[in-house]
Amino acid sequence: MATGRTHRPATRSRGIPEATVARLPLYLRALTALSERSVPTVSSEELAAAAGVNSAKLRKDFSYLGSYGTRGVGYDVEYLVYQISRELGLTQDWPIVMVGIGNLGAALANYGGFASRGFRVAALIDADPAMTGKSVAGMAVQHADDLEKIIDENGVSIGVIATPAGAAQQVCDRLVAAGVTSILNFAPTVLSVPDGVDVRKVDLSIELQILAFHEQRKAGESPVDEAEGAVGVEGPAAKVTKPAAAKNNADRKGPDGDVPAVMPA
Amino acid sequence: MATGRTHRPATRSRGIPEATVARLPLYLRALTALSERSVPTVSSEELAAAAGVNSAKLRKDFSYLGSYGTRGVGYDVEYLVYQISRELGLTQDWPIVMVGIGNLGAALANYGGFASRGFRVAALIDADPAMTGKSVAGMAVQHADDLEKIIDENGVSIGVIATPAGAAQQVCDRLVAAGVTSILNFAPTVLSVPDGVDVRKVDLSIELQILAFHEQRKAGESPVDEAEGAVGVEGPAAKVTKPAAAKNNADRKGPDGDVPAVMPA
DNA sequence: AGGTGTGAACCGGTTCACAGCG
DNA sequence: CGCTGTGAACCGGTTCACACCT
Repeated sequence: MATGRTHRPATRSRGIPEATVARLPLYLRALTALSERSVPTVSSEELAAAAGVNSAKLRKDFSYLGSYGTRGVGYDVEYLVYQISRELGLTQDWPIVMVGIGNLGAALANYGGFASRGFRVAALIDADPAMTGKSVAGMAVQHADDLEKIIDENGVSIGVIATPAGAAQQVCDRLVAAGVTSILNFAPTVLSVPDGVDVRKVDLSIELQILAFHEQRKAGESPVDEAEGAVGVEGPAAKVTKPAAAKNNADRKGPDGDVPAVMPA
Repeated sequence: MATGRTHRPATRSRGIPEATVARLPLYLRALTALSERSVPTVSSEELAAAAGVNSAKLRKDFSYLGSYGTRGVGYDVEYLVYQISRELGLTQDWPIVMVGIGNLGAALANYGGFASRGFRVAALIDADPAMTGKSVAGMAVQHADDLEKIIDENGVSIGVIATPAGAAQQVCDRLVAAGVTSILNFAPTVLSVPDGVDVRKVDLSIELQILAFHEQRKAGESPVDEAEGAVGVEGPAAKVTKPAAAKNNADRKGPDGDVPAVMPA
């Protein structure tokens, strides 16, 4: 998901599909809400609705964990909360370090979402000496020089990178060398890590770009026969000339009709 | 990805697979970097390495866009940058609104990643009167009462939600009613939207939980036969009793041996 | 020779539909 | 009878391997 050798390929840990793992937190959240409202049991249908998936998928997902439901009744909320928490490893608590305490880093540090569910921010780290000692989210920011020591002393195995893109790989290397084996990367870069280290990335602008793609398609859906033109692509005039090579024939096509407004040169 | 009917199901816009769309921004970023270094052409192998995917996948992805490469040579960097930008709809610029200017919202507003690539923050909106008028990232925060007007006047079709979970659905409904058809949701809730509206979510704590899952497995890989025990699951003692129903037999199993330390009652 | 473009095999994941149990 | 649990069909996406072009 981020680098050459990143997400466990064959190692598909004891049979639970990756896609299922990714949904467990969703179920857990929905179940926690039910638990707080003291709802004793839920059907796959109800829980699925709350989690935003369909019930068949949910039942299949749970079937990988075991047979935790009661036929004709549904699932015991408390019991499931515990089973999923355990499966996700949230019955223990995970000390994490955050590197890069800028706007985003500070916001993340202030975000309560961690602490609530098994995660504990063990340290905030920044390379800027001016930041050292400053208090963010009630913790003193520590200097990057001490990164290795901090990780070692706190037994940290999960790191969050919220540095500028340019510093990310370097920080990542140090984290890994110090023993971190899971990284959540907010910097807009592809991180390269050795086998056995997991990286997940969260990228703002990528998400927006994906939305823009679909948005663009929506705009050009009814107007002309089938997308193209009508939209707002307007006149990009001469922006890029052409593949350099490729003779002068009105050669290859994009899956639509032909290369659109471009190639005026 | 977020609600009952969210991500275009059959509508798979003019043939480009969703998985490919999700990677285009990655390629674009890598290409932009090459472009800045004035590299004229790249092979699929090189570009794939820079984007963190394998070359077969990259070539297949590009083949959906058209035949933009030159056999025996590679791809023209500038040309590809333009083609991908156009495909993603980044040749036009997208006004977006951000709702919820707390820690996270402010951090996002300050994040440069938008502006650079076709996105323009048209307005920052918050429900707290105390925030109204305050300057964040060089813009005055506007009050939520004006949400509809702002969206309408700016022709906004993409909204970012960074409110607390409790307010998210309500804000979402208003955005949709006002004409927004793409939403990037940072609040930890499942948003319910009508058909035709896209929602993508970014959830910090879900990502961490997924990492924790894998991390847990790593720990219990060599010790005991196969995971379980050894890890740090330690003694959750009597935390949850049992499925309520289910007789007294040491009934069903989890895919491992048996239900672990739980069910002591 | 070198690297793209792509049919075909493969694989993980989703959906279907129903057997099985409470 | 109701709802879970799951085999089997199905489908999107990835990987392979090679034909084809420059």
